Amino acid sequence: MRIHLKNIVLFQNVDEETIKKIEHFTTEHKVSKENIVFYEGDEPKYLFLLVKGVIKLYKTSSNHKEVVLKYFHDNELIGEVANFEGMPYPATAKAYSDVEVLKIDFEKLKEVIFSNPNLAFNIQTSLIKKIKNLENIISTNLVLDSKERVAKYIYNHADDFFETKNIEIAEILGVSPETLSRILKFFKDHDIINVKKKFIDRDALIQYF
Amino acid sequence: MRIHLKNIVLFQNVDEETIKKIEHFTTEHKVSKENIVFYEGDEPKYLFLLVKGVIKLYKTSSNHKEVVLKYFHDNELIGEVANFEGMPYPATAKAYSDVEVLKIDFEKLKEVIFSNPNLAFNIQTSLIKKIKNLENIISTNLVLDSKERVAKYIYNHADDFFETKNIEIAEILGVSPETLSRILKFFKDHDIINVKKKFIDRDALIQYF
DNA sequence: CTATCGTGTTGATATAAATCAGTAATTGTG
DNA sequence: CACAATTACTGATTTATATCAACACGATAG
Repeated sequence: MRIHLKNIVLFQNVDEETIKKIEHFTTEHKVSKENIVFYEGDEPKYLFLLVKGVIKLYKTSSNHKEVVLKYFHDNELIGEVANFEGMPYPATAKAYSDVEVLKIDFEKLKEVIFSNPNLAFNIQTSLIKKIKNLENIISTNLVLDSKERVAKYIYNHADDFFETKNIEIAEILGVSPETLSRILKFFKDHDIINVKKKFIDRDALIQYF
Repeated sequence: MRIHLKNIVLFQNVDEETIKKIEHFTTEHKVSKENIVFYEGDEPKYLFLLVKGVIKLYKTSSNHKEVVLKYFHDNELIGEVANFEGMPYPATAKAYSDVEVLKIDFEKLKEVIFSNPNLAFNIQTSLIKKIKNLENIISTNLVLDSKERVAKYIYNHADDFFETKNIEIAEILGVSPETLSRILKFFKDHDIINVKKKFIDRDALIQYF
C-alpha cells in the first residue's frame, strides 16, 4: 500500500501492530471525478476513509431533485452509520474531484476496535465531529433563510470565497444560482463585499446571521 | 439515588464497580413541564441522560422564530457534543412533559470511559444512533416537501396518530397548523385516512413519500 | 346553561425562493 | 484569434407555504 495508515488522523496513537493488522483488510482506491463511490440502497461492507479529494453525498428525492447532504473532505470517515447499524447506505456518494479512498473491511475492523481503546477513542472523536457537523447543517438549513446562509458562508469561507464558483456555492448552500446571484448583488450594493478588490467586510456580514 | 444506573441502557454490561463510581458524580433531577433544562449558549459541565419524559431541543433564530431540532425520549443522551467539544450548548432544551433526568459530571465521566471498553462501546452506540437520527431529520426536512413529510409521519406513527393533537404534529413536522389541516383534508378526501373510523391506508400513504 | 378557551377548518393574501427565459460576461479550445 | 461553452446576471412568472382573519366545534368552568 502506498498510503500508510499511521499517517492518518484516525489511526493516531494506535500501536504499530494493530495498524499492521488493519492494513491487511484495507485496500486503496482511486476514483476519478464524477464517478460513484457507492449508491443509496447498497449494502455496506466497507468503511470508507477519504484520504484526498472531495466526495459529495446526496439523496435523490422522488421528483428527481438532488439534495446534497454533505461534502466530505480529507480524513473524513464515510458510511460508519450504515456499517454499524447494518442498514443500506441512505445516500449516494460521488467523487466531486479526483479522489483517493481507503476501503476497510468493516466486520474485521469492528473486532479490532474493541480491543484497542485508542482506536475506539479516535472513532468516537470522529463520530462527535460528524454529529457537530450534522447539527450545524440542520441549524443552518432550518433556522437561517437564504440571505443569512449566504452571509454565514462568506463569513466562514472568506479565504477562498472569491476563488469558488458561484454555482458550487449555490449547490453547497442549497439555493438556486439565481437566488445566490441576487443575494450577492445585495451585498455588493451595500459595500459589504467587493469582487474586484477581493474585499469582505466580515463585521458587517455578521449582522446578517 | 432512586434510579439505578445499571437499569439504564447506557450502562448495560458495565461492571458494578464502575457504576458505583459513576453514581458518585451523578445527580437526579425532576424538571416539570415547560421548564428549561439548559439554555443555548450555556457552558456545558454535565451530560444529561433523559430517564423519563420528553425534552424538546430548539433554537431561536434572529427573527425570534423557534425551530425545533429534536424531541428526546427515554434513554437518550443530551449534550454530548457540547461536552466532548467543550463548546457552549448550541440549542435550548426544555421539558416538553414532566421529566426525569440524570446529570453526570462530564469531566469525571470522561476518565471512566477510557478505562472501560464496554462503556465506551455503549457511548459509541448512542452516538451512532444520534447520527442516524440527525441524518433522518436532514433527509426528511431537506428532501421532502410538506405533504411528503406528513405522509411519512402518519406512516411511521400509525399507532398513535389519532391520539396526537394536530398542533403538536405540526410543530414536530415544522409546518403551520393550517398547512397540516389542508394536507390532512387532502388525505381524507382521497380516502387514505379516516378519522372517524381511525383508518389509515398505509400502502396508499407510502406512494406519497 | 352559557361563556370561554383550545383546537381545527377554510379562504384570502403575503412572501421567499424556484423556475423560466433571455442576455451578458468570462473562460476554454480548435 | 475566433468561436463555443460555461458561468453569471436580471426580469417575469410560478409555486409552496406562512400568515392573517374569520368562524365552527367541543370541552370545561363559572
